[in-house]
Amino acid sequence: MPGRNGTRLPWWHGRFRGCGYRFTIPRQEILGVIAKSSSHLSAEDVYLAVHKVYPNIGLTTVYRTLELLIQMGLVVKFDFGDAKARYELSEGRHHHHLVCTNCGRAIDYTDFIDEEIELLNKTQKELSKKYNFKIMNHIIQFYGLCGRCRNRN
Amino acid sequence: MPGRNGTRLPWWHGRFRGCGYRFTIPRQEILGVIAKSSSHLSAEDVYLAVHKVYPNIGLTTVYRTLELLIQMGLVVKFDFGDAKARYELSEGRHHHHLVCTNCGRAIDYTDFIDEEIELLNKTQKELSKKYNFKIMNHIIQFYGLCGRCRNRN
DNA sequence: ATATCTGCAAAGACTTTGCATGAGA
DNA sequence: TCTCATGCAAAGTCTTTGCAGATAT
Repeated sequence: MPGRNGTRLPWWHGRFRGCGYRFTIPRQEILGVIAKSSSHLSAEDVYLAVHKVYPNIGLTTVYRTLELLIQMGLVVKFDFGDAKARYELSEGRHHHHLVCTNCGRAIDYTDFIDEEIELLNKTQKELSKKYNFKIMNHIIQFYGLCGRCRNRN
Repeated sequence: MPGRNGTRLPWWHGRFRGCGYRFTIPRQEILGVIAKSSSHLSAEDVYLAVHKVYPNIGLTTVYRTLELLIQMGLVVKFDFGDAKARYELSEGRHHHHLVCTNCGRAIDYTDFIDEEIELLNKTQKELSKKYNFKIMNHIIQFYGLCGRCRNRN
């Protein structure tokens, strides 16, 4: 995460234009909010955050923009099992999530990621062959109680 | 999956009674449908299947019963990323899923499960310590195109 | 100038809740 | 008998769609 948004603005702009899209204020703000946040935001989280700086924003635009960003490969969508999708910038290193089933927060982790990737590659290769399945993606998620929620019980 | 439902009926009955619940016809049929099915059923799938043999069934009862079965540990709930939950009998060996992003079908796989479990245990141990996180559960899922959908494109 | 974007309102998909009726032990 | 379970209808939550007006280039 080098520098502030300012640094990435021209890059983003170029990326949009390159795909034939306009780089509008709402889109800029939505991307900015996701980039700035360290946590995994729901569509409503994004909406509320953008709303502070650009009150005209509509929830519809947030959903549409998020979908666009996913298609452009700038954002990844996650499901933490609580019925609402979470969004995260797709730059940064490969990682997985530790999800608290009590408060819904998620922690990124990268421990053992190399071993994990090795195993995944092996599995992937085998499964592709065995089931004639073209694997595009994977998720690994641990569910449990985070430290905070653990103490409250 | 040994034998037919008949074999498990008394066992299920006892399990319900032991938890202080009644083993009603709807509950019996819902459990039977899930046990009989080799695939991963949505609430509506269960509803439709039960409806054939017990037309009075209501979708509400299906949802409530599924929730109950999960609490009793007889059923596990999955999310394949398509906004509707899937349910599966929790007996049987540990496995993960290969999910087709086109048709939504899922394949169970158990390949490399031992290596996987070893890695998961290690990761789990480390993460519990590092983040003071009490891990209860995990999921691993591969997403891609199944053989059938692959040929159609 | 004009095709794309936006926001509102309404609709859609899945799931949950309230409540009077019905059924198991 | 008497509590627990059921089904209907209505409400709730998250997300998508239709459309007229606004905007970037």
